[in-house]
Amino acid sequence: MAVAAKRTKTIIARRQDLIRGTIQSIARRGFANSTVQTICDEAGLSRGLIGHYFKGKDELLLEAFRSLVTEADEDTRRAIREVGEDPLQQLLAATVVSFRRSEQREKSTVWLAFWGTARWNPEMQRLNHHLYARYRRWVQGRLAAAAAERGLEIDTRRAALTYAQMIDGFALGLIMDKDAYTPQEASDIVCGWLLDLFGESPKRGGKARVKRGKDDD
Amino acid sequence: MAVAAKRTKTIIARRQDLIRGTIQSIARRGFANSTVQTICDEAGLSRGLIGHYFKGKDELLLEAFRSLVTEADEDTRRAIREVGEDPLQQLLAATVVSFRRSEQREKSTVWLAFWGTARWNPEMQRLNHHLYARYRRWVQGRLAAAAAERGLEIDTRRAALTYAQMIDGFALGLIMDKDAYTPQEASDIVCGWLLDLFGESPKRGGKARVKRGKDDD
Amino acid sequence: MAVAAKRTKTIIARRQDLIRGTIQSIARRGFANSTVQTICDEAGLSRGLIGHYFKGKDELLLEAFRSLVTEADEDTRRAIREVGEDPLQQLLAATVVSFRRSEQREKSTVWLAFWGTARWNPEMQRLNHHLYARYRRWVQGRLAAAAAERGLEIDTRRAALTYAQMIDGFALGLIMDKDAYTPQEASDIVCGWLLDLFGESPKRGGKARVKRGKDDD
Amino acid sequence: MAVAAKRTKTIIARRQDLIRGTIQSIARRGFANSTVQTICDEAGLSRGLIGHYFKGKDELLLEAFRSLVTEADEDTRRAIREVGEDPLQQLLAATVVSFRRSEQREKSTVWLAFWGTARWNPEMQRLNHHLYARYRRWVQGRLAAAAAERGLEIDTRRAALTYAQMIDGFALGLIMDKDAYTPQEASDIVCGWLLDLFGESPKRGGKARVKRGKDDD
DNA sequence: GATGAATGAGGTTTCATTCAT
DNA sequence: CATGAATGAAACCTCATTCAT
Repeated sequence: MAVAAKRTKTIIARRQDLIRGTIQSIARRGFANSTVQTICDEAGLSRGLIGHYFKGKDELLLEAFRSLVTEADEDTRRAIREVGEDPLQQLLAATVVSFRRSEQREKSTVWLAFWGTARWNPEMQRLNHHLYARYRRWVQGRLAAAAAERGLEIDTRRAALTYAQMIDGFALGLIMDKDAYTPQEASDIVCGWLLDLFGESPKRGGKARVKRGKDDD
Repeated sequence: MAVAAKRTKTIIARRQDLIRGTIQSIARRGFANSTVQTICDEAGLSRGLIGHYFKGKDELLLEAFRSLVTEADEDTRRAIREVGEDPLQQLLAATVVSFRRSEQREKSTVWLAFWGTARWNPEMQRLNHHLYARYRRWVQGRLAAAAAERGLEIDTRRAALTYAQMIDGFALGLIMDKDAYTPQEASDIVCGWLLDLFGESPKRGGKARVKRGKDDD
Repeated sequence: MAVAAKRTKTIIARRQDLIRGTIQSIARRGFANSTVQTICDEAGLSRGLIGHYFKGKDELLLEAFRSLVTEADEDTRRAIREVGEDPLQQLLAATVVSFRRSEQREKSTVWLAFWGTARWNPEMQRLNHHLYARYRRWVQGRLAAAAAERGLEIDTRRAALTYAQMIDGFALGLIMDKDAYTPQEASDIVCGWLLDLFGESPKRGGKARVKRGKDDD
Repeated sequence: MAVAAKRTKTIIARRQDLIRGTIQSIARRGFANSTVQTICDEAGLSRGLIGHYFKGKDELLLEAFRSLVTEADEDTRRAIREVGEDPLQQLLAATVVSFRRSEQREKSTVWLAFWGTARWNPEMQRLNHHLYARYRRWVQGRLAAAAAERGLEIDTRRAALTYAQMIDGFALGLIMDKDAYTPQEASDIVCGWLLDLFGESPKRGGKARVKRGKDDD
């Protein structure tokens, strides 16, 4: 391998090390207690090195957030590709992979830490808006396709919002309190909601049914 | 008594001023850029005064979070009391008041900022767990009561989780992107979900219906 | 004295302390080795205090330079006032006071240190230009007045430049090498030059005279 | 021999490159903002290379100063040689070449930057003292010779000091403010002073003359 | 009680130097 | 020999806290 190529590889690798270090440091100590020192410690590098690979701490933080976000995006895309073309299957797969991510509790926590700061960080906000817009568009599209296949009429905007915010709401709850419910439970509920939406649920999870033997006799 | 009362009141008032200042400062500058100076500026007090009313900045932050949390709690209780004893009406009122809170965008943002740090702050975490546990218990109880009234059988744990996380998910979405949907929309969706759960919804909002003229005729 | 006035006085005093500390630190260690720490040490204050009184180190350095420059200006004005209205006497007094300043070797050295950086510091440059322009104008005016009194015709621009640069040249020489000549010598030479210019010198210092007994007899 | 010679030459050439880079970097950014990086950039070399050719940054700075100083010395010697043996002609040539150097404004500025630090750098100071002592001795010798040729009696110490400090004073003025006067003007004044000293000036530049029509009638 | 001056710890960043490739 | 990655010291600055007035 050419020297230049090798060097480039090292640069990328070191940047990755620092990004990983950032996420790990935040995971362990929180956002406020993560200093350049703790980040470099986690990355196994010396303090001054950050300047070689990033313009400063702020850029590194942004890149760490970007890394988190794009990793999630890619995970989801991969999971979707694997289940083929059926829109409902794709939505179910996206749901499952979302909560599989919640099992990596540390990363999720860091995600929330970033979200807590994004409001005052234009770059982060832009990045987040961009990805969420695309995500919601995709969800809405899949819902529309699934409905069309079944000859159903759905308020897809409403359903897409509900879906996306349910996912986030359950993820948020898992971050804030790991003992309130499990990722599996959350996954089941959302998948149940999806199936129910299209009238395909065998067990109508979240829906009420009339108690047997009370009014029916 | 007069003097002592006045002093006591002043102390309480000053503490409130500082708490308000904290929230305002975080709302304007973010968590990371809120210093004792900016907080005292917002509160209209001098820098050194913080030591008279709180043990330190950390305690003040915790109290500010507590204030946010208990204010929300009290708002909700008041709203519930106002609609009387009907469990479904209470849940609907709680929903409405939740999203009315989202309209105060600044406070919500601060809330998220606190959540982003709560994971590494045992006190905050304890406070949050306590309130959420009570909240979910209450939701579950109301759902159970509403179901019982109607002779319906519901998985109340599942429904309570869904309800609580939907609320949070929609609130989170409003904080992260004020243009994706309105609080009103979110409120409608969740209220619709509640009504649908009990089979009372006239317009079946998020639910699919079979398209007219396709299978029918 | 009112509290506010007292405080203002303290502020001014502390700023002066820091300015003095800056000059002293540069005098002892040079420009490059003067840090905020050494400056505050010389001023007898703690490191962080600089932020209370100046926007940063750069501002403090500029103010120290300004202090040096205006002090020199005021010294000269005072000396001039004391000798009355005669233009030649004023120029002689200005000369004497200039070299009296050179006796404070430390300050002069610091002056040169600042000059060595002024080229890349727009503020310092502006300040310096302003004062020098005024200074040269004043010299030229006094020379013109002295010439007019005596009915002499002088190229005042040329004479003013010569005077001003001689002063600076001798001052510079004293800074660079304290053993080459004394301030007194320099003072005598420049005063001699002035007197000679107006034909008033009893002993014609720097001027050649024909050796006795060579051409005369 | 070929290889060794080539290497030696390369080393010398590289050292020269670095010295030139140092002067250029200081000229562009000032002393305080010249780092090993900026110097090597200007020299077209990589950062780490400095250690191969100099013991460290300090040595390089010293060598750059030495280069400036010896270059000036050699320029002057060459100019003197070219005008032959007449002492006054030599002094005039030295004067002219001094102000020709002032036309290279960047180098002069760097010179002053070094002077601003020399006080705290024993090596620089020694170097400077040595050269100035020799320079003043030479000036004094030429003045004495010129006076002897003409049968004039001169205080040569005084005249040599005046000459040397006038040169420096005018050079300093040109560095500090390029618009106050031109190198040509300065050169004329000093040459005029020299000629006048030996009673050879056709136009008695800086000297006063009695106005016509006042005492003459 | 109220103020803001004072302190000094600790954060980010820059930089001269070393060293493996 | 040349490169630039790596190191860690040290600089500047910010900030929570203390304390004299």
